[in-house]
Amino acid sequence: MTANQTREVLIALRRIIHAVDLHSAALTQTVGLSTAQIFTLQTLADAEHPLSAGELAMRIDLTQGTLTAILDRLERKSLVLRTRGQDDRRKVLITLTDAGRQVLADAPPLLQQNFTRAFSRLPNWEQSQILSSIQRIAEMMHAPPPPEAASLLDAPRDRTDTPPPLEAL
Amino acid sequence: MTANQTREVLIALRRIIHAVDLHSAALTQTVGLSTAQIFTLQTLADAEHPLSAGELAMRIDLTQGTLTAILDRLERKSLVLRTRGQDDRRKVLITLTDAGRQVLADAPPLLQQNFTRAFSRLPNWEQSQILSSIQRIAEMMHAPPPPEAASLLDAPRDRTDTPPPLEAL
DNA sequence: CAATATTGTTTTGCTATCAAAGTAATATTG
DNA sequence: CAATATTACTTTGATAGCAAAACAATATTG
Repeated sequence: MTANQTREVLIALRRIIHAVDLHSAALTQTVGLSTAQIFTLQTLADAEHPLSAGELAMRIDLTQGTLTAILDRLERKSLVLRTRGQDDRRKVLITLTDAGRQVLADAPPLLQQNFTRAFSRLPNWEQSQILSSIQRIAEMMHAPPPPEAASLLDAPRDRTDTPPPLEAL
Repeated sequence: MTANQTREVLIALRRIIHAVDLHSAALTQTVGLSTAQIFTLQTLADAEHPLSAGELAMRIDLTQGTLTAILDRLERKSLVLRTRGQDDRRKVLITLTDAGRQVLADAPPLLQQNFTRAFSRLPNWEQSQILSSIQRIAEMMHAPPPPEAASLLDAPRDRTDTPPPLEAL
């Protein structure tokens, strides 16, 4: 039964990823900027200090190679500026241009309005539960490689516990 | 606070998507097949009857154009066969080759073992809760365009309800 | 039955992603 | 201080994904 659940998780994830992609494509059509590009601008705007390319990549969870391409496009549109670091000239500091700030101010939400609306209507406890669930998934995926061994002794049993006391929520 | 939660959802989703991408890249390295390709093979294997390209695309939640490229690669590796439909020659029927079936039998799981292991160790109620949360997200994203109007009257209030009775779980 | 519409797939042009290799600048060490 | 290692970024070559246009075959209709 557990294997089945995992498969269902995968399917749900694929549907979500698909939806996010669709929205990104739609944004590209209407705004001329993709989700990744807007997210990049937003992260720059929120930063307390100018970010280097590598720092930025880490914050938005992308490899540097991927970010380079995104910056290329943002720079081509003059929304972002690349400057070599003064102290360390290997670094490339990224700053928002005024145009970038402007575009960002007008940018639509990064998740479909469908979702944003529906989600915002949920009672708070439910929002929290959903958020905590996907954060859980994210953690489990990024989890450190298993502490080796110990794999046979505590093999996954098909536990059928009862829910925890309410305090756990 | 709600807007904030939405942003956190987005961030968690991006981390998950990133992890899935990384795993797909790893699969490509080790097995020579990406997640999308394996998932395609699996869907073919599970089907009760030969699928047309369009039918397949729908089942794996992709556009036809995207699927065409995936099929190109699978066909190049002789894992899959394209045949024109006999009754309706517009259709392209996809069938697994023996090699395809073989490869599929040896294929590793489509989500990182980290995740699969961690998830399978969770108590059942927790697995269900997580699954239901992401299915919820998927639904909200695919939800039909809003029934128009009514947008000001039932604007999203920042409700602070208490959790529901346990029966709701 | 010929013109038009619909349906099914592929093609094209773009963005996003990754890994790995390449380049340039800084840091370390013998 | 010169050789080597490390760090920061870009380039390259794949795959995946979309929309829109092209193409090909079937269905409909006047």
